[in-house]
Amino acid sequence: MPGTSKKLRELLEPVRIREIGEAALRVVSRKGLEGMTMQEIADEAGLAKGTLYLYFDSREELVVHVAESAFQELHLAVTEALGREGTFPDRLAAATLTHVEFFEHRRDLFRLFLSVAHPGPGADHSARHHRSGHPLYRAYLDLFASFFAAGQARGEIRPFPPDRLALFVAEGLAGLILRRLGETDPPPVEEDVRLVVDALTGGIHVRRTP
Amino acid sequence: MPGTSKKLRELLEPVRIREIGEAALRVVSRKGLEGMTMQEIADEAGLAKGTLYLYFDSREELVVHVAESAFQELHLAVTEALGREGTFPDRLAAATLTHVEFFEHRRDLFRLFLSVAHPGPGADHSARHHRSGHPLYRAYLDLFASFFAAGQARGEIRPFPPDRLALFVAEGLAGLILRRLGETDPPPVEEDVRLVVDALTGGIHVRRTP
DNA sequence: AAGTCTACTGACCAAACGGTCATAGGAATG
DNA sequence: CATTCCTATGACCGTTTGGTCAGTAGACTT
Repeated sequence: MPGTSKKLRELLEPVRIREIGEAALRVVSRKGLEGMTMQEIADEAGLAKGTLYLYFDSREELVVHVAESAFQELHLAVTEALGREGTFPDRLAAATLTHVEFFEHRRDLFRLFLSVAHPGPGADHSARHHRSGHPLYRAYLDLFASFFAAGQARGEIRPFPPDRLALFVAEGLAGLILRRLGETDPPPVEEDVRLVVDALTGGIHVRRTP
Repeated sequence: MPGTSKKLRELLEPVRIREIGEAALRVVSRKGLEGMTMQEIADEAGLAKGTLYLYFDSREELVVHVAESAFQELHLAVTEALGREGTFPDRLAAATLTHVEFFEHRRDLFRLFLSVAHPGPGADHSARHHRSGHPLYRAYLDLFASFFAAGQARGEIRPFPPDRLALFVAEGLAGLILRRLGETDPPPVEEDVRLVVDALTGGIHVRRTP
């Protein structure tokens, strides 16, 4: 709608930004971050390609915007779960369940999550922060690492390096989620969550009765 | 060398194929699968781009060739490790160590491994076998799944679904390896291996003395 | 030496991409 | 109604890619 009143502009701009962001998210969910083209986002949003550049200076800026809002949402949800009352396995289960369910209900976000977690050959990506994952992903991992570290301080968790333990768990979880998204009829969420939590807390090995 | 004798041709062709494959591998290790261009492979192999199409019909065919030889190598190494004598944790540790060290010494293979394990929007990829990962990756996962299943049959491993357990472990490991490759001075391989094996066999939770 | 065979070459092509810009046209203003 | 203002447009551009093909040159055959 060209020519909207001047007062409406400050109302319209955030709306357009959200519309474009959501369209971009849908495209990412279908094609992945690499396959996401500006033209397809424009079509998805019902706008022309040039219009996108009225609200975002470049493709990269749009990607950052979308990634940030997505990670913020996930971060918040998992932080809440980790902060609940309960034993260590209880809270780990709550966080794991939250993580899996988050992507269960918002499947479109997961491919973005993966792309950010394991960035490709991105231009300045590699130079600035490619060393061990995107800052957004590192921040998310720190959530789990801090949880494990706190558990170790209270003597509830064996002394593995918390950051590496977090990485192992997060990546293992991501693998399970990716599998789930590919399955036409995946097992109940709780089943996969229980696998992770039980395997982690008690181990998978059957100890002979001593 | 144009105009080689006719008899040498059947000697030369496998050599060229290997040369091109190895050049492609080096390019993949630098730029990732998406960033791998035919021109750069040609330069790396000291050939013209057109020559590549004398030995491979398309880019896709070249990728499959490279991936297959790489997976075969990994498959063989891990199969050997899983088949050794020893207790369950011993053999799991051997396989894990083999897996990590394989990529430690041949870093160039890991990005290919990841690309195959988590394929992007590839054209007919998605249609034919995108459902839950590339067949090559599924075959590799089955290696671990069978190992876990055998352990369960002997009552050594708790009854988690073996395929999902394998997926969880493999992806967690992949995360650790990816991190290692990004680190300028990663911790000893054994340290990360011990984390995985100990966390899996005994669990990370400190059980109160009963 | 002339002719043939063929591995090899690199200029070339069409398609697809991110990004630009002159233009259009409805709302606000007078 | 005339003018101004501004969002939205889509044709267009430069670049990069996978893939092609007429032509080159060196070794074999006779």
